[in-house]
Amino acid sequence: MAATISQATKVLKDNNFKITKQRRAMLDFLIATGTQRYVDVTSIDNFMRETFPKMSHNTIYRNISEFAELGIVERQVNGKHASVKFQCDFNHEHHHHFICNNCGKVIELKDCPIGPEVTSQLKGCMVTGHMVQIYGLCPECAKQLNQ
Amino acid sequence: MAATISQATKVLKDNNFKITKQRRAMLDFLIATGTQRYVDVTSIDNFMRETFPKMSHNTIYRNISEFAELGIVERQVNGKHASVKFQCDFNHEHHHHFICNNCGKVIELKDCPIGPEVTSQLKGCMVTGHMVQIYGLCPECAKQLNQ
DNA sequence: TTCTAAAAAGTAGTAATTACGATTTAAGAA
DNA sequence: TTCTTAAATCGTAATTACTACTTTTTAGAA
Repeated sequence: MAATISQATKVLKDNNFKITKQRRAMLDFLIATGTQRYVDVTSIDNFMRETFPKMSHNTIYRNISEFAELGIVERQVNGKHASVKFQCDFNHEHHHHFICNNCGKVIELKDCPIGPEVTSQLKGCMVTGHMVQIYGLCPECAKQLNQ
Repeated sequence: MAATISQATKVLKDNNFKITKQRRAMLDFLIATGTQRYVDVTSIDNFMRETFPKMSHNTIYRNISEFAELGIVERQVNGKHASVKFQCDFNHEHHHHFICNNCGKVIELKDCPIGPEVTSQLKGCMVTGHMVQIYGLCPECAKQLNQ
């Protein structure tokens, strides 16, 4: 826990961003709630404005965007709700997620299923990236909802 | 072309939806522009209101939703823009897409890369679905941008 | 041609997000 | 520690995408 917040503030400092109390509170919130699941942006907005009633939306959304640019959080759009998740690793290792439809928990996939056997179908195309997500129920929710 | 519009209107009729001139115009637009690429919802809204200046947003968005429910169009959220694409096939066969980052062209993948060898990584999870998208440059754009 | 349920128009409202000038503050230098 | 200044935040308002609701129109059946 201490490691992750110092890791995140280091990224900010290294890129000449200032460590404000608002940013620190946002990181605390994201680490507490968003290391293992996606948190939607509006609930970050709500939380921050409870903590700092005078905080403007602008600041919150700007910080989220900056965190995303720096790789501190990962963005996602699910249906029509934008959400972010604190980065599990700051190395930006290529990986994909399983996402629980019930509780939002995220599990990383070990292997990436997109290899040459897939991209070779695309004759003449220049493949630059891909996205994979698997949905379902995590073990806890599966157990709970099936009994 | 004629086949696709009659196919779409048949779906509407079979489900007791009326063929209004607004819906027909929307289908025309979608077939003209959206059979091979995703078109964002706001540009459908803009187009429709140029064609029918009195048309209300409500009607446009409702029709898009109904078309999506009926499988006439396929929805997607890309970054922060909602978009739809006229269905290539009305059989709802499971498939994924390659999407060109330059022109937006869509190419269907023949094979789905998500099989048991992937989902078996997720011990205890109940897998209910997945999404796969591959990004890059289509053959035309790749050629054009590399010379 | 008439009838009626469904669709569209018209008007307004809401939620999420962004814009921008004024003010405050973090953090390095003196 | 105080000063300085660029960066960040505040405060207010605007914008964008989308939805609600009531009235009017219309497609399609009888």
